Amino acid sequence: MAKEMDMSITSDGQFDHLKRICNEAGIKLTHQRLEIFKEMVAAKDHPSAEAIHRRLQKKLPTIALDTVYRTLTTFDELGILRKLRLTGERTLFDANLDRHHHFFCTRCKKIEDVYWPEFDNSSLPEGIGSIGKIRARHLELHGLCKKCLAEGNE
Amino acid sequence: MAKEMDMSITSDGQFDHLKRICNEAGIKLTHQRLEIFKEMVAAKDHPSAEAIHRRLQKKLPTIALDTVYRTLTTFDELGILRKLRLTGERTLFDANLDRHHHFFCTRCKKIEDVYWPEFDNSSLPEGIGSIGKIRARHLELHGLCKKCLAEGNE
DNA sequence: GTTAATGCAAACGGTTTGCAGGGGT
DNA sequence: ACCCCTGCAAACCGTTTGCATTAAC
Repeated sequence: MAKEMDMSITSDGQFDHLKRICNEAGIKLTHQRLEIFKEMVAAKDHPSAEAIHRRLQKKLPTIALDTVYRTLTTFDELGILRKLRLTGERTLFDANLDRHHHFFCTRCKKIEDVYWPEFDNSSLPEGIGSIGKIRARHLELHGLCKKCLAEGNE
Repeated sequence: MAKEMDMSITSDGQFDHLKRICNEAGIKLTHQRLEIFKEMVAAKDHPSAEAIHRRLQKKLPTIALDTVYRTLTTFDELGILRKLRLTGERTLFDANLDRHHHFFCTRCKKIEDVYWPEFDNSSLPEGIGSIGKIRARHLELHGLCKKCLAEGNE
């Protein structure tokens, strides 16, 4: 019984976590917000708002796409995730807040996280001071992923 | 007279250049294409299609915005310029084909070119091979430009 | 009970497209 | 003369917004 209790608590961990965040921010913890939160935490990729909406169809068949947009934007403002307005196309969302960069497969459009702490900590070029003060750097690597390299000839 | 002839030839240099490009590509050299080309070569910033359209209003009051879009896309395909689908917002166009990166001022939205050959030629992190083959790298630096640093307090 | 969040639908802004007429070759 | 390119208008797609209803507090 103690064991089941533990499991219950564990599976409610995300609920408690989000509840705390919402309380601090003074916003309501709604069913939709919780499910979007869980979906984002579970996501191993970089989903668009539409993708999250699609994935929630089974659990929340009546959820509206604009609610997903609104919620993801709220989460971005709260610092729960990052709005990624990357190269072209739609806006993506990334629940991974660790410092990292992105690889884009030119063919299949897949996006992979790239960690490169040496680069993050390296100094910027000389002339940069004359431009301004850099607060963040984000690197985009473009090429062909392993899978596309194996499959295709282009 | 010889002098005027030289000047004439000189000022037609862009015309000749574009004419050659169009001939090779098998497309027509139209008035609109020439003016958009000249505007892009003259541009020291990273104009949007709308900006180019605006700048051409005096010279070509009847040019349509979609012609600018079509022409810039054509130029991008011909390699005359680069379509920059950068962080959020609209698509920008860059006639500077030298390898370079971009700095974004978070406040005034200004974009500056950043040259960093040492970085361009440096090797990528170890694990990158397991992801795929990198063909290009583009760095985005975000921060406050000199002007905004001086003006503001944020 | 009060207030904020949701769902719906319609607006929005940047970009693209279908079409007929006009200009370059 | 031929056909591509242009201008016009309307479609398009991702995203945002106004509003009445619903649910969280």
